[in-house]
Amino acid sequence: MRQNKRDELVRKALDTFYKNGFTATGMDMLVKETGVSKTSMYKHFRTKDELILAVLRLRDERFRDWLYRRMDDLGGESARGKLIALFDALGEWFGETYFQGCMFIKASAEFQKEDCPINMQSAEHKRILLDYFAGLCAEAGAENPRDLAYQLLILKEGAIILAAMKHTTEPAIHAKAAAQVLLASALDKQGSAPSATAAE
Amino acid sequence: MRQNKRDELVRKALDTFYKNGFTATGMDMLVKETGVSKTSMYKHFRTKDELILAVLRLRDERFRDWLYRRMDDLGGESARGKLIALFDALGEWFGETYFQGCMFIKASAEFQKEDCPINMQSAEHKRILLDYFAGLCAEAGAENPRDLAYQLLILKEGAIILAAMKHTTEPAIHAKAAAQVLLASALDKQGSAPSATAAE
DNA sequence: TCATAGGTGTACCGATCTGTTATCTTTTTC
DNA sequence: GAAAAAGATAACAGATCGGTACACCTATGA
Repeated sequence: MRQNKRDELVRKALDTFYKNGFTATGMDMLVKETGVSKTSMYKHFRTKDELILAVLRLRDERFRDWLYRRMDDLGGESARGKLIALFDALGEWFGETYFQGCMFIKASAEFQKEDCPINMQSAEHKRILLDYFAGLCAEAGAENPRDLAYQLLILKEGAIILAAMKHTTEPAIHAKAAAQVLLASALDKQGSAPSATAAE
Repeated sequence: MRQNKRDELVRKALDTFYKNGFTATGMDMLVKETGVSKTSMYKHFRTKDELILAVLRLRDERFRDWLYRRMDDLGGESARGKLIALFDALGEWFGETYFQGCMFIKASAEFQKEDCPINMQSAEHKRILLDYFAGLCAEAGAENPRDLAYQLLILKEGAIILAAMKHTTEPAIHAKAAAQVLLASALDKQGSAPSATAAE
């Protein structure tokens, strides 16, 4: 039981920050919601910002673990299938009862200064995703894997924004349709019109 | 000088909220930054939330005025050209010295509850844009104008997110390239039917 | 000239903010 | 079983939160 209290704090703080926002959540509220005393909090983290950074690290770990697994499970063997499955996974996420948008977008919206560590860590999360997508795009045979990956990342972020704002899963479907067109255009090099009726 | 003080307050509050965030900006800070006394503020707006709603109304008006004009100016006569010009306009916006992301995304991130008026007004802004894009898509001859418009809206939102997070104009270029592919697929019908909706 | 409406300045309310401190209790470790 | 580490409790500091109360100023129009 050495580091457990610290981890428990971070886990529970994640939920509260997610639900309530970062600025709007005070340390006293965290005491109530997590059951961890303020003394302990400030023993593990010198400031609220440091706690937020730890929360974001946990969220990054959890989210990418989940996303990569869902892309593998839903996408079959091919890299292209996995990239399409990204949007099926998003649809699942959007449909969750307590879906609350992307924590990194929210963090970046509240701490937007370029040199702010919280914003930098949020940007880093997106950069890691971009690299991952780019790897799959290369595996799928794209000529410019990073450009294609960037387009897919844009679709993902845009879908998340609209899903969180309108509380609907619809954006996942539209983003998926767009992704199919982009992938067909980038990968099916044969002059003919891209067919998006490919089953998967 | 009848309503000027009220409008002046809203104009200046817009800048402060934009720079500082909504929750993190206190009424006392607004007194300092706007030069309007707190008494006057609470004479015009009963609560801080009402002031925020007024700020969002002004922002919606300003942003759409600007965007529609830039799409017209940069896009030429055709509806398709205007839709492409959307992303050139975004590039200009991203390149502004004090670009700070989309105010509605930030508002929605801080006030995310579905029934919160601030979130509802942010969603409404996006809905109006969607309608506008759909009109242009129909004019351009799309078979399913709303689906195509939704895809373009997703590209726009995703590009804004990444531009604000990474402080670069690059997303505008990638989003534009993607939009060109989507428009070509939907409008240049030669052979197979364009993909619009992915049924599941 | 005078009432009125919009504006300012300032002090104040109770609550909450981040962060600290001192004291007491529990748990771990040797 | 005792030292040491970790945690709980609670009060506190100084600032700020959203919002109110009250006295005063100033321009307008009848």
